[in-house]
Amino acid sequence: MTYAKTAAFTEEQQQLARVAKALAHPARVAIIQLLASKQTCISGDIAAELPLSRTTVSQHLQELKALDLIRGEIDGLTVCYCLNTELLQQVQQQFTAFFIEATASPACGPADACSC
Amino acid sequence: MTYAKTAAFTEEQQQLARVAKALAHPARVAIIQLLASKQTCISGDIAAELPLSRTTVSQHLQELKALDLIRGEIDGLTVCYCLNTELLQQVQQQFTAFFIEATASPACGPADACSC
DNA sequence: GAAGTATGTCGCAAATATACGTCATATTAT
DNA sequence: ATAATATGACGTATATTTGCGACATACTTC
Repeated sequence: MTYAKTAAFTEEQQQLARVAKALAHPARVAIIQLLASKQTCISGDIAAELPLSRTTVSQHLQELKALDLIRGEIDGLTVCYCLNTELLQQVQQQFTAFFIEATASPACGPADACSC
Repeated sequence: MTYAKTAAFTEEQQQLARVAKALAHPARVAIIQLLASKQTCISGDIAAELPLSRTTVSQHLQELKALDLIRGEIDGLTVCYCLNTELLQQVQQQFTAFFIEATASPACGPADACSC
């Protein structure tokens, strides 16, 4: 029963953690940046620009697709991946809200003590 | 040599991924929110509010501390953890920049096809 | 239909993450 | 000093992630 206590947290916290996990690998960050720069991308091209095998890239793509952060349209022989900008905007707001909440706290100074 | 291809990516991408990984667990999200709500927190109190054992919470705290997202000051017998709001603000900007880049792309529509 | 091309799926090995009990350490109180 | 309390460190079992090769599938072309 190890490693499955996620259910005990807020759906909000879980959602944030889920998306964070999707961004928790440089390859996936790179993939999103790549899709953002070019409008049209096919899976093969993506693998060509990353220092990973095609199989591994495909796996990362599936992970992003599982969260619906990216979409893949089959276009004949190739697949056209693109960003789900709508969802990304929602996610952005979630992160923004979280960071605002976190940085609003008038906690510690630069490197010295707390006020406790 | 599995699982260490991170070096092949941009330092920027790695940094974003590192922070994302720190947020990739609901417990750590919860911890940050908890520290944001209360200015003063000690590790024991934190564990008391989470559905995890004290040991596990301590581990999560160490992970956040390793990234310097939180600070811990020893105050006699207890430890006072608090957020590193300065760093959090920097991180917030990194995420914001990333999301702006990602959402700026005029890619797909709601659920239909790409324009490729 | 056969051959070639583009992708996804499956299974495997190694590395990490998660969760927790137990012990070690440090501080306070008696 | 001794006992009690609060934490971190260590070890361990399990689950998950990562990376990749080999195979399967689907479409195009000839």
